[in-house]
Amino acid sequence: MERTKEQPVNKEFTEECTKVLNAVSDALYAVGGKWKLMIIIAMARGNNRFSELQRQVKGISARVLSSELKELEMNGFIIKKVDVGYPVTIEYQLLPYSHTLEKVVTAMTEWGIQHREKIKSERSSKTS
Amino acid sequence: MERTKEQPVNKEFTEECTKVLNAVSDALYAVGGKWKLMIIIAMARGNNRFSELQRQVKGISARVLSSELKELEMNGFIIKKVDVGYPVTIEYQLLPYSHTLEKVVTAMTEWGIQHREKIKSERSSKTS
DNA sequence: ATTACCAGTTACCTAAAGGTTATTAGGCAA
DNA sequence: TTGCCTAATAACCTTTAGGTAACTGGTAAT
Repeated sequence: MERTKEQPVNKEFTEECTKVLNAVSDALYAVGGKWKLMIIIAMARGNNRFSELQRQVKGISARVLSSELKELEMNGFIIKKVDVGYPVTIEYQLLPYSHTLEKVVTAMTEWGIQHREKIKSERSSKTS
Repeated sequence: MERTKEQPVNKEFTEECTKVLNAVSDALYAVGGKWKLMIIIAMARGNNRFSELQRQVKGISARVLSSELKELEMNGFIIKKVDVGYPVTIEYQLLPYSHTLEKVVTAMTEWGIQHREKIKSERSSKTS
């Protein structure tokens, strides 16, 4: 008897799929991980000092915050401004490139809120 | 001499910030990581079999694909359909809930494409 | 003098993610 | 009969992300 064939996915679909997959993969590479987006979100809302960020971004440690800020700087999302006045103050500022992430942040925020609602209503309707 | 004060970020801003941060954090928890979104993207384009997914989602191993599919099933993004005909075929299908991720996927795709362009043009204009 | 704030750095450690290879079991094709 | 396909699973190992805690060196407040 003949084997059922996988109906082959057509070529254009496969190519479009690969394109989307590569793009998302690139995005995850640049701003994936637990903290990068969160730091950018906090900075967009006026948290520009190291200690402010540590307070606002719950759960992040100094070590991780420090290394994430360095990466974000290297990748052109933020700059570090050292004001050599008295006393020395250090501020991180978003560069315009960070704002290109706005749609991503909005979409994830909306989805996250909606998702939490869903989880909550599932839990409350459970009979266990 | 007096210390320069951090200008305190106002309360509403801080609260809105926390809300966004929590939402994004929830979203990252559910569909963060290297593979979950990618699998959903590939499935949305007609890749419903294990081996199709392995081919389409470049770089994923059988072990990881298998465990990600299980998690996606547990979290209500997909279902596993076992067709006990001859031969047995196994298909994964997206559940409607997966489609709520559409905006997130679109936003990330657009950003990823744009980001790759940026990186490319930066590399080509480098004098090193 | 002691304590605390700021902006980190360093060393060490754990947990999670992910990779590699081998194996399973049913059936097919050469 | 040997080998391949599908859809995995198991054992094992490596890598990376992230956490913990201690410390620095300057300033400022009590």
